[in-house]
Amino acid sequence: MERELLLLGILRRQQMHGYQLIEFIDQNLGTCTDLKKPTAYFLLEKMTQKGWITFEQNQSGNRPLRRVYRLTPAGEQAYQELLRAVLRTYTPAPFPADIGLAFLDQLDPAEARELLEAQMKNMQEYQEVLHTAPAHPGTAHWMIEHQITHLKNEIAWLQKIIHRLEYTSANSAED
Amino acid sequence: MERELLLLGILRRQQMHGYQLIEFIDQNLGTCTDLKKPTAYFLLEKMTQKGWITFEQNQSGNRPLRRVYRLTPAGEQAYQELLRAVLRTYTPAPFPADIGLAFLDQLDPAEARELLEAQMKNMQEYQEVLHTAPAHPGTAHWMIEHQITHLKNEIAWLQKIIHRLEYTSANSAED
DNA sequence: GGGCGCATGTAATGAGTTACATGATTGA
DNA sequence: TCAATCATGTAACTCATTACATGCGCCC
Repeated sequence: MERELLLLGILRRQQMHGYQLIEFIDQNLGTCTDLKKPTAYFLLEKMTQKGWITFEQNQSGNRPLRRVYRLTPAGEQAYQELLRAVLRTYTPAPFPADIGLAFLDQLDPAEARELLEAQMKNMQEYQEVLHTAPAHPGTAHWMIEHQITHLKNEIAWLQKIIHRLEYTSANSAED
Repeated sequence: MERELLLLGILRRQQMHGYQLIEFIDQNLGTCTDLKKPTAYFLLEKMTQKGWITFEQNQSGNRPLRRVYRLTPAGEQAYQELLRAVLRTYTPAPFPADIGLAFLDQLDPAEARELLEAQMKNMQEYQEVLHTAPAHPGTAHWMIEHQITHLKNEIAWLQKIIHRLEYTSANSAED
């Protein structure tokens, strides 16, 4: 649903062909979404069938035909509705690593600590990627800012957990 | 992957039959995962085929047969590996609403604000659900604490955005 | 005796991914 | 001439969900 919104929102601002669209998302929003090539083409096809977008064939030089997509009135309406639906809704974020947390007490505290520090390193690497993301016009930049804020909070949380682990470890002889 | 870990981790502590397992997850971890009945049965079947778990038939009264599952040595090893893999890995969380954020400037600021406040209300309701979650033994409770912390941060973020929107709105005449 | 709870599933569907297919052009 | 890029897709697969199917026991 939000993927369709993304495509519609971009096409609404500027008509594009599929390849261009995918490249644009990859370069500009790659840190916030991961829309794979076949998924994008599939969604474009689906939205064409739903009558939300149309395309004109277009050729530059002797290159393969391009399908340049733009919104239909129905697509515009779908965009308006999807946008509101997405903004109204809160979707709890899944944290796969939390299931690991639940069983953390089954591990030797030293090893648990090593593992969590490895996870933290991954977070920090991702943090650097986020900070090198290109600037965006308008509120699009808020998306990246959200990611950055979130990641900072996650790192703080992990540090807290690691700290607790040390405390637990120090007391483990008494249990 | 983390769903398999969850099932293995629970069965490792105490052998159970499917229905019991599903009920347990629903009641105790319902706020952190949403493992549906058919998915659970499917995973139990799959892990049986992989040789990670076995079951014994068991009947209480004239009730339907129960399959009481427990880990095999291979399952124990899988558990150990999955646990470490999950703890080592950082998986960026997807935020569907962020795609809405990117197009927020396409809306009338007053409406944008209403929508975000609706989202906030959803968050606050979820927050209350989390606070009524039952206490958990060991580190399992950290999972819920993480959710609570995360949600608090998300609410703070949304408030910031709403505040910015007001500012933008006040200045919009100049743009 | 009628509905809810126990206990197990199957079937159909959908969303998304990976890997593969095609064929032309441009640059080293 | 050989690889990368442009531009489009298809096929097979995984994972999870919804809806449906079954049948007994227990309680009102």
